[in-house]
Amino acid sequence: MGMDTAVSSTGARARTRRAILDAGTAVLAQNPTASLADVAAAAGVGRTTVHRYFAERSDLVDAIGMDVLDKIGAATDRARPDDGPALTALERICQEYFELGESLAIIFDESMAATWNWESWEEDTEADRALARLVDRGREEGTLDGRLDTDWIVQVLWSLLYVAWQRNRGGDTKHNALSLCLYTLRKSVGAPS
Amino acid sequence: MGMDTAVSSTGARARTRRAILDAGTAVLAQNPTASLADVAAAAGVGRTTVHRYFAERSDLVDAIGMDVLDKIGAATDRARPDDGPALTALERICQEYFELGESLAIIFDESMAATWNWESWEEDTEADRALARLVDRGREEGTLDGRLDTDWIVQVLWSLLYVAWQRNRGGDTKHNALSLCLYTLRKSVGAPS
DNA sequence: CGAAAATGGAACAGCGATGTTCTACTGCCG
DNA sequence: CGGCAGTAGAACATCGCTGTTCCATTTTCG
Repeated sequence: MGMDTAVSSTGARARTRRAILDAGTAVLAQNPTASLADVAAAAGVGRTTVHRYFAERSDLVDAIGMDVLDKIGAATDRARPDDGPALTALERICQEYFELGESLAIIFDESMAATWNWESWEEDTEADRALARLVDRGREEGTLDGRLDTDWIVQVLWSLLYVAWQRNRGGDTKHNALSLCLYTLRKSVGAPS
Repeated sequence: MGMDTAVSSTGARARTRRAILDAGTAVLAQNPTASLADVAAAAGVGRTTVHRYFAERSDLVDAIGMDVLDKIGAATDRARPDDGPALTALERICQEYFELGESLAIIFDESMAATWNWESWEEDTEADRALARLVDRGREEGTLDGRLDTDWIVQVLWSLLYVAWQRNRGGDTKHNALSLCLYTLRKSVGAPS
């Protein structure tokens, strides 16, 4: 009835859409000002096909944003933020987020957020709330540093992830980068000893 | 003799140049793809005047880059990186860098570095070397965490500065943001207790 | 004051990205 | 086999930014 905007009939549409979305994420993560022709080339489709799926550039950017938010949501769920000691749960979240790879750059990049028309962008996701809840819990438990407020801890987590991912790009091992990230996270936001 | 590219005759040229450079830093820090018209408006000069000082966009971007590097160099000197315990010196550096404000975003932003033609950009500045020297010293002294390599510590410093500056923008007190930054820096890169 | 320096603004051409339309090709499924 | 969904690619108009030129005006300074 025209309501099937999410799932398409043949499945070919869905596959192409995913290819464009993934290519778009990869390309725009490296260069937020890349042209749609670049995205099309990376996705292995024609430039007009991109426009067939996303009328305007902003539509593509918004869709990528939503897609990344979905991935973050799924990653957050996998990390079981409400299980066990808060610091341990935070480490699990860190590991899961680290696996998101290129998507991290999308979230972190400001020049992307600048061109974001999207309505429900400023408002918190369920994942945001879960993370905030987790940090709050940790501060009350005493496993996280009470001298640091919740926002700060969340920001530090993201920035450490970003730095670790850059290091990964720079040729270092994934395992190595993640280890440094987790170790530093524990030290910086964990309760002082 | 045409060699006076640095200092100009009247001093009016120097003032205008500074205005454009400062405005350019502020504007491009917030939006790396801002037009030269935006920069001109922010500087309070005509668009053609900008082109009179910087023939191409890349010339302006390069000049801003050099300017920021100069500021970082001066800030590093003020922090006396070779005096006293390494951790204390690193805190002084953190304070000085924090004062650089908008310029931090310029350094941190990748989409800026992408459009950077500039020759001597990859190679280390004297400030970079001084900072690396300081961190090395700290790791040998035992005041910095030997389990973290020098590069990582430097990266963490920059990312904490970036997060703190964002927080400052977000309405928080400078003092508050800097305190959090320094406290977190000590905890994260200081020697484990 | 008066000349030189510096500026603002209009006007223009060029360029690359965007978004649209149309045509022809491919592969899939009934 | 024949129709149909999906696609590529060419062609086109448009738009905003860039870089340049020219001229009138203002500022600076001797």
